[in-house]
Amino acid sequence: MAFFRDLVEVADRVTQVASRKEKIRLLAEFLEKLSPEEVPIAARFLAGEVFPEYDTKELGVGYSSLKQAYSVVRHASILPIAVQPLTITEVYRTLERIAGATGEGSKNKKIKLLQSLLSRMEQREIDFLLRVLFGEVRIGASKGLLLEAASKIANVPISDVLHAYMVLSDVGDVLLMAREKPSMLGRAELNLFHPVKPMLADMAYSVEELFQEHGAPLYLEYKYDGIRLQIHIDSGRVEVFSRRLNRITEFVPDVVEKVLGNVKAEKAILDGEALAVVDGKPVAFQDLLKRVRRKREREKFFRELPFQLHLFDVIYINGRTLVKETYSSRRSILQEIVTSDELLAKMKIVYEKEEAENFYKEALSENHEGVMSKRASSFYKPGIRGSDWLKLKSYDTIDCVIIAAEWGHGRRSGWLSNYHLGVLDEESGKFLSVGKTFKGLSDAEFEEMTKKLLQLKTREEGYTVYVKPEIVVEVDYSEIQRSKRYPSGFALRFARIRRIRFDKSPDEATTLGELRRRYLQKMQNKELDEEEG
DNA sequence: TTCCGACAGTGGGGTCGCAAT
DNA sequence: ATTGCGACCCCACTATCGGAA
Repeated sequence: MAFFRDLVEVADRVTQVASRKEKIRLLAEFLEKLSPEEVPIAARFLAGEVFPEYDTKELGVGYSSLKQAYSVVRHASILPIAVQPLTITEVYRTLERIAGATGEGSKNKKIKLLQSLLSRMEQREIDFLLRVLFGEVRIGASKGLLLEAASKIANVPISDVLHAYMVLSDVGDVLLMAREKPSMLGRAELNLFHPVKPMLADMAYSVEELFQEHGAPLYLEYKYDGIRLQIHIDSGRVEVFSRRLNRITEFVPDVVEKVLGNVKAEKAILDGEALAVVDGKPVAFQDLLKRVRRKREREKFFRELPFQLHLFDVIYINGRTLVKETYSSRRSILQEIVTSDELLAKMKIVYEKEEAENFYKEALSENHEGVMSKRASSFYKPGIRGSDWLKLKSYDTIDCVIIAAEWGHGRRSGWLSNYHLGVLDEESGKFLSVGKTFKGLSDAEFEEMTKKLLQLKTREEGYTVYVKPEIVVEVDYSEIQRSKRYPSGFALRFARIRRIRFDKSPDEATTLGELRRRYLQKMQNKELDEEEG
């Protein structure tokens, strides 16, 4: 039986050391000593999780509830003198009770339970638990290093551990298997209706890069701006899972119907993307979101925003796991079992740069995000982001003025790290915010930017420092969205700073009118009429 | 010896459901 | 009826360590 404070102790030590090997050693050493019941719980806590990733349990406790619970405990200045330290299991059981509270009065009940937990803890334990509940333990180790620790404990290659992670989809369960049945790690079989972590893609910035990385011919696919779906089929039963492994079958009846009608396979696990299409055109992502997880007026939204399905991979078929088959052979199998081409992601094998450019342009002209390039000889690597899959997306650039900045956290503390981006509203002569970004600057640039911004400071409220609008930054973004949050009426999606333009003055920045013009241009004729009307 | 792949950390906007107000 | 919170869709980018080249 281990105490929660032992876990905190090891987390602190892991934080202290910079070496990853040493972090792994410390984690393995600790997890080896725990009881089988404690192992998965401790492993998840260290990864900033409470429940398994495939689990539907929700804590329903976030920043606000934590703050509320913590403020009461902090002011309660009664130090527990002879209180028995909490065990790891006791902490977990209370968190389960917090997750279990629903309905009227549940919020207060959750906070009460949280208070009871915190009141039995030392400051160090409180700090750690809060970080677990935020999902940001910040010990310089997370799932990746925990899986390395599993490999060390079980004394098997990391590839066996990754195989088990694919099957189990949870670090806690993997660590338990490493402890109890290490020889099973490399041999476990995929289970239908237990979701697998989807394979992810790295960014690419040009067609040349795709050729350089993957070589000719390229296997290109359209990249759709929708939601990732993993579809499990077994004898007419279909279940659908999201990228984060949530079961969302009841939200996608149209997808289920398409699969039942067009996939010839007794058992299969398919990978694809769904997007909402109206009048033959994909709707903006923010509109597609309206029907994801919707309950109210469900039928209406499902009808008005019908999903189109584009399958691009198959990782299991009729008892055979295909992750160790090449992408090109998986794609062939997929094409054999899917009877309608409409259900496939559009794909083309190209040999020349120009063909690739044309395919990319074609995808963009149909209002899709861009293209994916997939290495033909590559295996399916669940949960791994690597260069086997590359995404090439389009983006635009504008010049914004920094109108405020927020103090950073963690390794960014002491720096102004998050910048409010403004564009000039010609009518009022004021700079209006179109969103924030914390991406694109190097440490040295944060340092310099912080100094410059503090010189321009007009006032400070909480974490936010307001400044005279003088510094211009070139900002890349992937889409202009309608916004209720910002008075400008627009927000940039995926905004990041390309470079700082100390050479430019604020009056050279992009105007709101220009932004509006770009937004309307992207909206095709039909939507444009609605906006004007 | 240098290079580069995988990880961890830092945070973005929008949307819904739900409990509290 | 409205508001605020929490969960979950979509993520991009830089620094770092340690094995690959």
